[in-house]
Amino acid sequence: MATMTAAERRERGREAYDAYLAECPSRHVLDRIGDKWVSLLLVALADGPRRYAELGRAVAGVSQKMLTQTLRGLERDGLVSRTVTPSVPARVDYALTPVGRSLVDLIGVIKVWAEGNIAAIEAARTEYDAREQPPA
Amino acid sequence: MATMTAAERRERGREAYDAYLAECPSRHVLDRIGDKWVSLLLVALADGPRRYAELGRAVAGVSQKMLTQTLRGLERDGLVSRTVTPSVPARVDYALTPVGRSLVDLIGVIKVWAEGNIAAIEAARTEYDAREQPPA
DNA sequence: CGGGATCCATGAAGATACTG
DNA sequence: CAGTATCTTCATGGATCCCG
Repeated sequence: MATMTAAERRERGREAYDAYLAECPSRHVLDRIGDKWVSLLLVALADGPRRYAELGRAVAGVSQKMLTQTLRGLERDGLVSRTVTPSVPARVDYALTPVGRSLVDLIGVIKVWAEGNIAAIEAARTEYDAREQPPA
Repeated sequence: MATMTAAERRERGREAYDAYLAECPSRHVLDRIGDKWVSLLLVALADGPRRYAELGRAVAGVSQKMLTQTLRGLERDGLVSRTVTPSVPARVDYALTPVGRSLVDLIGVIKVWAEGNIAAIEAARTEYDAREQPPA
């Protein structure tokens, strides 16, 4: 059993950790905005309500599946609202909710930080790569 | 060829998109902080320098591979510094760089937003789930 | 102690086809 | 128009073994 101790300990740690993470608000938010399409969709909605197909074109490159899936997730979290107008060709509009709009603001803050520090980051990256792999 | 148009258009869009994303500073930052271990490691380092094994224990649940990999990425981006002390049992200390510290601050901002809005989000989520799946 | 290298399972993203 | 359902592919994380 002694040889299992290390693995066991890690698993114990992971369990406790998962539980901890599950109730960590930051985690949820981080997971959301870390999603490739969430931020893009959110800023696409920043200008105003958009229809399903409009979002598909605005984000260009997203598959129907991911578009729907992401939208559903955002709707579930109360970040966007979904309004169905049962006309002949059904019409569905998506819009930011107040909370969603405030999240867009937060993304704006992140964007500002990113633009202010990207130069330093890329410089560090270039230097790092140059140091580790001098010749061919 | 007419039947390929849709797929082609999407692929064209995706190519242009990837190029666009590649030079979008926000994307890099979002990808970084979206990483499960990055934020955890960063806050673990907020209190001061830590050794490799200390970080492993502090974050509890991370595998050696991810710990090393994440640390390397952060080092490459100039967010953490790596100091090797070639004593008998080698000693390696990791610490936040100024840029890294400022990123921790940004994470702090995100945390504040998260804690301020998690209630609304969870409420929306509960309501959504209740609406879509009333009985069993 | 602090990793590097390798193999493998899993889950997410994408393409495709079909429906109300 | 606005999805849903299914299949396949592929990247990511994790476990393990080994080395300086």
